Amino acid sequence: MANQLGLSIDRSSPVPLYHQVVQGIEAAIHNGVLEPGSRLDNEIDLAAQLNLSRPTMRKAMDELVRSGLLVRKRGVGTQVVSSQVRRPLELSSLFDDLTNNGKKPTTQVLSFSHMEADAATLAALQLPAGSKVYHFTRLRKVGGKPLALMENWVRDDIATMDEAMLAAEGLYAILRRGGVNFRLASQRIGAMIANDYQAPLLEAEPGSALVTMERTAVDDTGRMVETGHHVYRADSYSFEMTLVQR
Amino acid sequence: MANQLGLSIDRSSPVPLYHQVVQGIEAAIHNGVLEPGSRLDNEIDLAAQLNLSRPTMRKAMDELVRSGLLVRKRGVGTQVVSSQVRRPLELSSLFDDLTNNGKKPTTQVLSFSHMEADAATLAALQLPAGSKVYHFTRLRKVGGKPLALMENWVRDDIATMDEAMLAAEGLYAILRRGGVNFRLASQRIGAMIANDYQAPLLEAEPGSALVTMERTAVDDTGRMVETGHHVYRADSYSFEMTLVQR
DNA sequence: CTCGTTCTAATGTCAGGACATTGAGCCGCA
DNA sequence: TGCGGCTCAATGTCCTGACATTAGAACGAG
Repeated sequence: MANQLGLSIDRSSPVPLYHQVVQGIEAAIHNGVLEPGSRLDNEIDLAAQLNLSRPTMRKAMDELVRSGLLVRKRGVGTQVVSSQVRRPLELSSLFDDLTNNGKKPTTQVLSFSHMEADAATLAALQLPAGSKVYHFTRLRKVGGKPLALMENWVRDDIATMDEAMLAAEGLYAILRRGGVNFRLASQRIGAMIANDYQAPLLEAEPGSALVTMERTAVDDTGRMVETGHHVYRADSYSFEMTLVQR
Repeated sequence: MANQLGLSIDRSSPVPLYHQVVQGIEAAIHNGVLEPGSRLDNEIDLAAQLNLSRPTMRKAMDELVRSGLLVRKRGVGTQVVSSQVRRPLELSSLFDDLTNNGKKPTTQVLSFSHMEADAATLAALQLPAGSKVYHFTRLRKVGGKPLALMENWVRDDIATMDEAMLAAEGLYAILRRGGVNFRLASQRIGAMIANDYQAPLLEAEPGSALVTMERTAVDDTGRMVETGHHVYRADSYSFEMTLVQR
């Protein structure tokens, strides 16, 4: 591996070559092998160094440019962008985010029912009249401190669930195990004042600030899978994201 | 143009072929020629119909998949996703968003100075000690109603600006005219309670909810260009976005 | 009639080449 | 000395071809 990046490619791996390159360059950037602002060798040379074709190398670099780690300039070259880049907001659940950060969230199921959907839910999930959905509210705590109050509606023809499952793991984990491949979600983030119902549950003063989030998630077959209204304590939670110009 | 999409491509146009295809399919989806959930012809046929090679066709479809308009399933085919998809949160300014929606925002510059940056600003913009920045606060109204209170710090070695310019147009428009090509921005969205300074300016009650946003924007050379703290009236503004699973 | 196997069609990956376009620096000419 | 044109190197676009992998349908045997 006599190359600039100090990485080698395993052609027997089931991981696609271009993806190995993506991971390799990401690692090189985070390890400091590639410093922010430094120029990479040109595509042709890099491909030759790794015994890859230029399209493969280019596809890898495309992904990195899209994710904002690299910047290409025609006629000039490719540079590492000034780092400090966090990962873009991903399609995941709060539960996953917390466990990935080493936290140990607990979930308390406040209500749970399997019922016929009302008109608003039918519209949000684009379901035919008379469809049944799961409807539940959960309170999530971290370190014993309340963080989020979540109300969700989930179509019932994908996975079965009950209170015990929701108390033990995240909603998205349950759905994924039921075979759902999430593709996209539209969400809206805003703010509100804690009302008399929310405040005691979140152990906050009535009148304190809450972050609100409404989300509807779509799977790879185009089905609307779940929709929910969440509120978070503003002093404990905020949404961080990285926007990339296309 | 004997093809499924009812589009034809212009090989003499300076617009890349794959991009013409992207625009064509987007138009077909929005016009209803391609209905949500319908299957597209396979890549090979589509390419043949348009007299394109498969990689070119594929590159176009890649973009549409990334933006969430199409869904590919290996061994099966490609489908139009269930629409209802808004555009993902883009890297733009509030001013642009409002004017694009037909609104006529007005800006009132509350303070403006060109001064040496404090420690926090130096860190946020990664500037050397002693650098000077523009610092200003603006109040933005729509239809005479206050919407946002914005405080920004901008490095001064890119574009020159003054109060009059800021009152007349958006910050990003000024910077773009100065040659800045924005690449990415990291931002954090949260909530807070209006304090005694903010409430009268926004014509809101002290104690009402505000949406907060902190953003730092980076240009294509990796420079941190601007950073800002914004607050919005929660009853008038929220952040809408579409997340795409990678 | 049911279940497992095979087959097929579609996307996923990869190679190698050709030419266009752009930016920047070099060089010569006025 | 200044300025314009030229050259070169890099990315941008597009092509042809090949094989791998997968999901689903068709088919066969029990």
